[in-house]
Amino acid sequence: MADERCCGLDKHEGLDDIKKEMPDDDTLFYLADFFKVFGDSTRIKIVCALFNGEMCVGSIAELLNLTQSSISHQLRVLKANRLVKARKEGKYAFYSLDDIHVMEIYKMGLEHLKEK
Amino acid sequence: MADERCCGLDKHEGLDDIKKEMPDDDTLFYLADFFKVFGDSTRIKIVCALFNGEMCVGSIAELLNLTQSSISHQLRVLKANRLVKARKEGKYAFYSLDDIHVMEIYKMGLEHLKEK
DNA sequence: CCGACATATGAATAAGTGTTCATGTGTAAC
DNA sequence: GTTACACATGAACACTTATTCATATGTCGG
Repeated sequence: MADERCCGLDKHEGLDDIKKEMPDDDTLFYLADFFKVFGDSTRIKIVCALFNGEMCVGSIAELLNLTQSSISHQLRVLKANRLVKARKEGKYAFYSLDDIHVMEIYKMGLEHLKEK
Repeated sequence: MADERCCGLDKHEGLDDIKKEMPDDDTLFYLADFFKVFGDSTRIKIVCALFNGEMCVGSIAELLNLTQSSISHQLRVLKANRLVKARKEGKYAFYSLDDIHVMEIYKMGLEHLKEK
């Protein structure tokens, strides 16, 4: 497990200082959970599709060529993490993006991919 | 599977148009893979720790109170996705962040969490 | 050369996750 | 009421993944 001191030469003496500047464990845990939502191609596709505005479940399924059940399950995850919001209209459920950051994060991810 | 038409009323007639504007499947697949890297608390912690500058493996392990093996495995993933880069100095390996987007994406994730 | 140290890596195990299938809930049309 | 439709949901299964343990590689000091 963690050594008492590494790299000799006091090179990393200030570990405690660094630790103090870091967010607490819970925050980083939730942050990882938040990014995990982006880490699935089906969910990313849904997010991408909703860039054009709200859409109902069936349309998303048709657009992405996936089953309604699969889309519904993933929309649940997206909603739980407040990436999308739902609006009910009769028997339809229209979903749309719920956060500005979502688009920004998405775009930055794409930029990262392009740079190479 | 996907119905021929949903939501009646031509409400989502332009599915093909939406599809044309979306990145191709491969891109979205890689994008999801990229975000998946952020979706682990150990890796997020490593990224967070490296905000203060380069660090060797042992120090990271000590800082995060995790095993050297675990850190090394995750650094491999981070490096493969070009989130960090490595610099060898004798028997030490110093890692540092490799992309500006990484910090931006990280910060936006935190902002999203705060807004609630 | 040899032992101590820093790091990398392969195999194995346990935990987490996405899709499918079947079914439940609720709404609209007849 | 009954049928058809849109969506939600639970269970099961296959698949992925993170950690641990053991070990390999490589460097430095003596």
